[in-house]
Amino acid sequence: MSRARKYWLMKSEPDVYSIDDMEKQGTGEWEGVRNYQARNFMRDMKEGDLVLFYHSNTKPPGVVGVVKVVREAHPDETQFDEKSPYYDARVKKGEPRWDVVDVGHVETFAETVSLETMKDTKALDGMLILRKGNRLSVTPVDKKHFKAVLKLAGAKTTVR
DNA sequence: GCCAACGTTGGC
DNA sequence: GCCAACGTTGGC
Repeated sequence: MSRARKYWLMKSEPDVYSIDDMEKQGTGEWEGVRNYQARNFMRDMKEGDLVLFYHSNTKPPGVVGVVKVVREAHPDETQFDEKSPYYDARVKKGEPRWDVVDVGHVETFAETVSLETMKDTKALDGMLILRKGNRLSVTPVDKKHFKAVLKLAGAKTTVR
């Protein structure tokens, strides 16, 4: 028995990995999460969960599309790879500390739903990403907030 | 480039 | 276990 679908938001710097990269790649591992709280959220993700793809450290920052979870959490191999920017020297072989989920591209929005717009949207009051000083790269999103972002985007993706 | 927020590290 | 120092994130 699978649980009800959950909704999430994941941040990426477009210089590192953008929604366009995601679209070209189709599916891929969400590498490089090195924060326990974010990792634990990823461990709660199930196949079919929907994720808002957020561009950070860019102009303007905001949600640029939708991806979905296609494989649940499993070890992030980059933690063992000395050549990777995500290498973690503290981690012992056979004792992975960090996970990835695999995600698949669903939709790239015609236009970014900017952080500024989101802040100005009453329907998004209380959304975690809008909290001052929020730095978490993976956060849960209320279904009502998820739907409100889709509406702002004029998205093709629909959620019942 | 600045700096607020906040997670992590390590000495004690 | 406390907490100061330090590092990172990310908007502006």
